[in-house]
Amino acid sequence: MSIFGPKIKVRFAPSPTGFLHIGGLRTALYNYLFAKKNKGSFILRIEDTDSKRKVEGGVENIINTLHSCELNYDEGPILNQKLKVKSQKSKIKEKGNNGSYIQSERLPIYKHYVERLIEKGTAYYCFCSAEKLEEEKKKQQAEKLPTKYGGHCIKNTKEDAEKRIKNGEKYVIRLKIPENGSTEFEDEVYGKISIKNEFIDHQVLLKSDGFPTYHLANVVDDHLMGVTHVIRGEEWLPSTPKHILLYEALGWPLPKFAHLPLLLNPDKSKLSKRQGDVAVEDYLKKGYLPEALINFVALLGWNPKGDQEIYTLKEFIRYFDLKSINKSGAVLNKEKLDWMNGEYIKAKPIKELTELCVPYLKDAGLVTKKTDKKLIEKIIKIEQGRIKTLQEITEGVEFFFKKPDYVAELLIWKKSDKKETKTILTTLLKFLETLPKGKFEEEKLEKETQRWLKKENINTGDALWPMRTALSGQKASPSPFELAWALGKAEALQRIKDAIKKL
RNA sequence: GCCGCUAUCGUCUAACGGUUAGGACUUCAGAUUCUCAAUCUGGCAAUCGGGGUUCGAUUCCCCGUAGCGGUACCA
Repeated sequence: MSIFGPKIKVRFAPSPTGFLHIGGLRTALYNYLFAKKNKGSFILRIEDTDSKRKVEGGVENIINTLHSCELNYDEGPILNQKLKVKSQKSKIKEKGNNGSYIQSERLPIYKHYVERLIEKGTAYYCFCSAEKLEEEKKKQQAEKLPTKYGGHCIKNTKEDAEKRIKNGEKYVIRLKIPENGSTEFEDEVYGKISIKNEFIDHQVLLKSDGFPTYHLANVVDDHLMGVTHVIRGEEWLPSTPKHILLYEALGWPLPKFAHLPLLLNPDKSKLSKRQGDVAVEDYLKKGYLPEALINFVALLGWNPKGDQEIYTLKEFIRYFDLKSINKSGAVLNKEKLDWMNGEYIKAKPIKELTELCVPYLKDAGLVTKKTDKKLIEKIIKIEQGRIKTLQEITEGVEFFFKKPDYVAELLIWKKSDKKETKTILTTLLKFLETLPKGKFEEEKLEKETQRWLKKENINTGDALWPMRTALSGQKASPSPFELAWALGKAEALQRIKDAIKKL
């Protein structure tokens, strides 16, 4: 602790029950932004206290995806690339001084604190069966009462409980909740939240399999790891009073809480896998740029004010403010993401964009190692303003690599006819043949050709439509000059010759 | 059922209690043009309802309505 108070520390604490999804990305981002803004630190903690729901490779996916999006954390599990060991666990190392950042590896710690609560009398053993609890709940619902555990096992003496445990009876440990009064806190986003204690359930802290529940593990770790601000999804808002009671029972100071509005499906329900794509990895695979994804997700539920739409991560850090986060959920607007991704693609330097696109072209079988690098770069330059995702680079570029099949009708402009087209294309070919290779660059070529058309008194449409379709074989395509430039003089002239034969 | 949260164009959002309620995406029209895309110009489109408070409510308060979240030995 310094004279400026404790260092700001936040955490992103996902459970590895699948792949990192777009909502998790935003939570991670806001945590990251808040940490950077305040010169604090950002930690990653894996909350895998439900062994049933653990997904193989989930931890790696989270780490890799965060890394792809450049949301680097200061503490947390890291992948040990050098150790090529089969088991996931041994591939993961720690970065930071708090022991493991994976909760399943911290079990003794939770056990220690839950025992302390038992000693203090703020937690108790519970032996009630699932059936009994179910029955109780039904009864409460029928009577329009809040559903919660009735606290039957509170009256068990410690000695009695220990005897039953020795006899092998299954048990859980629950938190005692005060019967009266209410629990209140000031949320950084939602403001004052107050819940009457009579509505708070006696939360299970330790499950019968010896694992802690989220509530226990979360509170213990946040405290032990020095977390000052808990920034998490709004779905946690209703259980925050339980956490506060837990902090109090353990005699620990409270962190600040900031709950984030939910990300929603188009039907306004909580974002889920069932409705469209939510895995960040899938977006990345389709060719959404990490910067675009970050930009998009940052503006869902928060806004730096003003009319700007495109921001760098640095700008986001500069402008970020927990207090200006919205309170209502946000539906993902896919069209806007596409537009934004297109903007990022347009802003990319060609060399860089080419490198990003080549894997997609290879996957589609359009290019190989032997393909001319220059040709690929030219194609990328032409397509840059047209594609919304990297994946789209594979659409409608086949003709660059393969001679098109012509149909005579395609070659004729709407205001022209077959005979005229043939004549014009033939004279155009002669003209192009006379042009030196150096003039075969899109802008120069356009200038020269336009000048020639004027001189010959030929309508641009009469000449350029056939020229373009001869080069591409497509109704819709980039301009004839771009195409000729990309294909090169020899190939371009050959295609025009082939086209003339069809007329 | 119970508890909680929320409410501005279709969507994301802006608006010290005073604005012709602004911007972006989408969409439509026009310009440009050999086609597509891009670009430029313009248009359509919103304060959930009812009460207060106030000279004046999108903004503050209450009620209603709707939506969502929670209600697990899931997180």
